[in-house]
Amino acid sequence: MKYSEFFIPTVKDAPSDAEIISHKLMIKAGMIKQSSAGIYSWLPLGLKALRKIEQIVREEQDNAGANEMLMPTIQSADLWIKSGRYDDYGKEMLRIKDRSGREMLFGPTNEELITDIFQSYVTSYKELPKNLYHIQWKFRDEVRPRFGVMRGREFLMKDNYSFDISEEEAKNSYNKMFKAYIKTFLRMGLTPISLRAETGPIGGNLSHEFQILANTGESTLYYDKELERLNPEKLDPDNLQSYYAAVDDQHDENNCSVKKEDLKISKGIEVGHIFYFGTKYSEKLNAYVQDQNGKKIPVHMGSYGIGVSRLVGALIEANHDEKGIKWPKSVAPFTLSIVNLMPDDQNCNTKSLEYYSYFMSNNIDTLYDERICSIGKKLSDNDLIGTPIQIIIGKRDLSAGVVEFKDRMLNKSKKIKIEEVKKVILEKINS
RNA sequence: CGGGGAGUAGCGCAGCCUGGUAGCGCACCUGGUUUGGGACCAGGGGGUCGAAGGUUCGAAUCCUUUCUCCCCGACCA
Repeated sequence: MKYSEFFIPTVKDAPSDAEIISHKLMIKAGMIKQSSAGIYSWLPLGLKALRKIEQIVREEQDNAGANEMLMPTIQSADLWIKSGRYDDYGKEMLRIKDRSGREMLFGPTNEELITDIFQSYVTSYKELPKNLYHIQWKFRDEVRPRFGVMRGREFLMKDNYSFDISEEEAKNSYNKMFKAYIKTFLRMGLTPISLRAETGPIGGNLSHEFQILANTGESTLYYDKELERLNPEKLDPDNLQSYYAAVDDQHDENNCSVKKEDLKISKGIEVGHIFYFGTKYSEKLNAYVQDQNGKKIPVHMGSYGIGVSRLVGALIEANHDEKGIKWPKSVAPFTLSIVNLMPDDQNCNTKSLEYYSYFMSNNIDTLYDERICSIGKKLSDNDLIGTPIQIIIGKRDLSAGVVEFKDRMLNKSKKIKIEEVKKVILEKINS
């Protein structure tokens, strides 16, 4: 993508409305525009980041055997009345009426709908287990939306639902998702900490929340330092769940199973939550299957959420500096920026274009900055939008036979010989 | 929902106390000079001051109502 053809409205001063760093940076980098409280438009750059994150979530769901589908944003109130949550959900639920006066709502979650879909097709234990997910916009009319996309009213969430014949089988599904979650967050370059959690309004008796470490996080976490050294190849959920981890108001110094020297304290942001809630919804919404004896039993269910749009903010909270965003490679809107400092100079142009077409043909998501503007603006824009790998091409360097290579994450630059650029960059990207 | 704050040019702000018909920086447009970290000079365009009502000869400024947004708290993906 050529920078001049791409819509990235970066701004110097973030609106005074923005308070936390990720919100400020998302506005400064031209990723989002607020539409009303807690509701945002995703501009091209923001959407690219959102899509990359979404794709990693999707791949790990698919790897774990979940099936993607898509349920509507607008639901009929009927099912919610049946489950008893239509009244319980309170003012957080956005209720609307269609033209014929039917009670509708903008879905805040999908337990009711998915259970209804499931029960209308599945009648035998032979068809279990099943695990279905979708990545869809939700709406919760929060009392107080804040922190940009971290706590919006409208937000993109991956939610999935597992259906099993027994509690034991359901725990198996639960652990599969547990593992998938850890892998998902590790792939994004984050450090996930899993904590046993209250089950809240969703109900049930087993639940974990997943926080990622970020200095600016809202919660304070106390956990065994082993949790920071996870090997995605040998993840054992049962083992992992045995490690100590607690948020500050649940942490009890006198009753903490981990040795003092192994206890770490860090700030975290919640990005995922999983629940096993047994037969709560299957009983109310008639999701029964016949077991081997022909007896009808309610299916055991679990639900699993990842805040996809929140992750965009959380990733920035975890990866930024005074210049802007520092995207991990796996989720960066652009993997590589080619910054042509002198678009008027023929040598700079020729060399930049050569690299640009080379990396594009190698399927590297490349931003070619060929704008006619001051050098400072180019360099600071590319740092702001956080492209992890940048090559900076100027007249002076070219005549010395080199270009500048910048690692945004480490904030380190070095000169590379012109003839080695392609190889070095490809190696860096694939490392 | 309790407490606090803010709406003036695209963005950041001043002006309001003490009424006299709106200003600064950035951005934008034109011309020129620049060119390895948000460049410089000159010229230029852009605002019914959130909305409604009231007081007044006269309201961004004073009064009333209302809408929106933000922050702290309680609550949550």
